[in-house]
Amino acid sequence: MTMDERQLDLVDKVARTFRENGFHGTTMSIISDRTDLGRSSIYHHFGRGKLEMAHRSLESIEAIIHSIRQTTSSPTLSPATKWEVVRAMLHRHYEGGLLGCLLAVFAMEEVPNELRDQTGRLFSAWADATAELYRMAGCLEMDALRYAQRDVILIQGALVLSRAHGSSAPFEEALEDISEALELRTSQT
Amino acid sequence: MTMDERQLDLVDKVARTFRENGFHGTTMSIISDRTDLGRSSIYHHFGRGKLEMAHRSLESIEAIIHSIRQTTSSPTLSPATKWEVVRAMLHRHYEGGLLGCLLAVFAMEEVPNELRDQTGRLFSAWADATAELYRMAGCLEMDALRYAQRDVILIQGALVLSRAHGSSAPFEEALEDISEALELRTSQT
DNA sequence: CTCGCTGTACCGATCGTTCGGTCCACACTT
DNA sequence: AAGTGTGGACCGAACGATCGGTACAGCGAG
Repeated sequence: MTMDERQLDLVDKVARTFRENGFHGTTMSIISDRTDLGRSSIYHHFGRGKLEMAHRSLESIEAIIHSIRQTTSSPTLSPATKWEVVRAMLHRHYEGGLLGCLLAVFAMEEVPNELRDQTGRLFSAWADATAELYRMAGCLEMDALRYAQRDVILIQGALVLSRAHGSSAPFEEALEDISEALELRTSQT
Repeated sequence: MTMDERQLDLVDKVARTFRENGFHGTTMSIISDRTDLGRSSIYHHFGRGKLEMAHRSLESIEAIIHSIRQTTSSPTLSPATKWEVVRAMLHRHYEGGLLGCLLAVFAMEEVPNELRDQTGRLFSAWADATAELYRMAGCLEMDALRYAQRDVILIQGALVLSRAHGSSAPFEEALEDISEALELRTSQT
């Protein structure tokens, strides 16, 4: 494993821990267990400690949003195909709805302002990347953003219920609902 | 203030603290500050400590769900009126979307199993209480439950985004969306 | 030998919790 | 009315454990 791969793997494990335990629920001991790193070794990889781990975790989410945008802004793919690609990404990222959302976790807890601001920006970026799909499908700018925000809300709400019930059903249904809504929204007359 | 009023006031303050800070983010020191009680005095009111505080907070949510059901199962009120009442209750409880949901907070974090189970049950009870509105409006049982679950999901997702952006807009819009959807769903032919 | 990385040992602070004890309103006795 | 007892409300101090974080010596690879 190269150095960069190691770094990515590390951030991935850290982000997963945050998503499962929340910010305050994530302790250095848990991180140490999950990464097979001594408690002090963690500080070699994340010099500023817990805050840097959270920051880097959010950056990995930023990367995902970026790849969503790349998909939605494709000039060749059809809206339906774009959504299928994005849907698959989301399904994989949230592991069928059984794994929580890092953004939601940080949004619901009281976290340092720097994290809170970054979380808000990423939510906006996510909605905007999704809106791009609707824009390119010919929707009005106003509608595109409204649809996208609705999609994000639906996904977040479904994730909460999936977590609460330990069942992937709400999340799966939400993805399906979005698929159906997409057909109506992008049906050109 | 009577003894019972004092207890209710105390639980209300505790529940609010959990909703703002999450389970692990809520410390006895914070509770002490919010309640103007010494750290040790807390144990006079909540003998089993943090876990009992969380439990009692969830019980206060159970009471709200109960009063939702009382509204939705009224034999005299119209569906639209019922929803206006429930909507006002929700708007008040979530303070325009700026205050998080206790159930969501406990669902997203890693909390003791006893809390997790209670949270899941309350989500089900909430959806079922809401479904009662659609049932009494003549919807099929299957549709009623689907509508209700969708409403809960929409509210939860909107709460996440409202918290993330520090704006009540997503929550207000979600409530309005539900109002509109209700008209379509309950329009008898 | 140097440098990237790791484990051991440790720090002060805070965690949730317990304990001994004070204050005071109220009831019962005399 | 005065004294005595009871119990609820509350507090400061302290507990063992764990928190996030640091210092440093050792180790293997280049």
